Amino acid sequence: MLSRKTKYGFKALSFLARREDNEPVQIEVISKAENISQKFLESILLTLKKAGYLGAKKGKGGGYYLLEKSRNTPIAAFYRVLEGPIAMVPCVSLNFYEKCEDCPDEDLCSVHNLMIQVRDNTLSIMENTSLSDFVKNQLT
Amino acid sequence: MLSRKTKYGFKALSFLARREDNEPVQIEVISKAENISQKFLESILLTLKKAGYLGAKKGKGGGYYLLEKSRNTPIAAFYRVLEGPIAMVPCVSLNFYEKCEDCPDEDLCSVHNLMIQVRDNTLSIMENTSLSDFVKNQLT
DNA sequence: TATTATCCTATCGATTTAGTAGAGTTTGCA
DNA sequence: TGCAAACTCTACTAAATCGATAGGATAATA
Repeated sequence: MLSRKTKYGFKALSFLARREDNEPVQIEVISKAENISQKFLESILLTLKKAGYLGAKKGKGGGYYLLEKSRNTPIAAFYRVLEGPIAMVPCVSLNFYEKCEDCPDEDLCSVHNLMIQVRDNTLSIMENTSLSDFVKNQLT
Repeated sequence: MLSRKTKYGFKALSFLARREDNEPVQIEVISKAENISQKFLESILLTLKKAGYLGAKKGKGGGYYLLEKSRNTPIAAFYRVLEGPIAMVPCVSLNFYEKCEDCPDEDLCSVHNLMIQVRDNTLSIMENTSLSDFVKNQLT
């Protein structure tokens, strides 16, 4: 299941993408518009900024804004920053690979092979959807 | 990410499916073969039994065995018993639906619509894979 | 310099996860 | 009948994670 962190992050990104101008928006505005706890959202936006997807401006008239490149960044990238691996088991993760200590042979493991299929399908969606798709389809 | 409970459950089911005879197998045998903590596996197998997928026999020569129908039961069913909803958010779950309290309109929600796609793709895999497929492909 | 708004660290309660302990119950067999 | 084998059930626990809150530090603006 998706954590609230990721869900809120997606909604905040979607909110910022819907504004054509990339003017800074205060955390408070986003949190009220999307019904998100302000302090929690604060830490989420900071994470996205540190990851290089958002810009921020301090002081009056400040806030967070979408960096231009983020409009066409696949959702998969945001997901990895907020939630972690897209794969359901570390042994099929492309970006966070880890061997299972209990499994002698990955190629013969039923779970491994099933989860590769799931990963590939999920990836194909998340790599081919961007914030601009959300805007295009009027999604909030 | 998949919990160990689900992963272990899948491996135990796969183990039982590989035996053509549906003779009872002791927990200890499965736990050693698959490198799973015996007591933990105990509770997992009990869950699967209560859900109607495994049979059990007490006393000498007892153990757990696969019910015949379970061979062709889709993995999705086992997943729901062990892990819960397949959907990544409750508002797109078919079997565990819940409305998001923060979301005014599901049809316009970017997260909702994205997760419907993910769910449908994951479902198509999990509904079309069974234990007999594992056996067929020699997967442990 | 006062105000505004992000940045950062620390903490917290509740829940979940991955087990462990141990007694109870049923079955097979001598 | 009685013992041993093996599942059944309840309860407990340590550790991690989640969702959130508190409060001060820092930077930008007027």
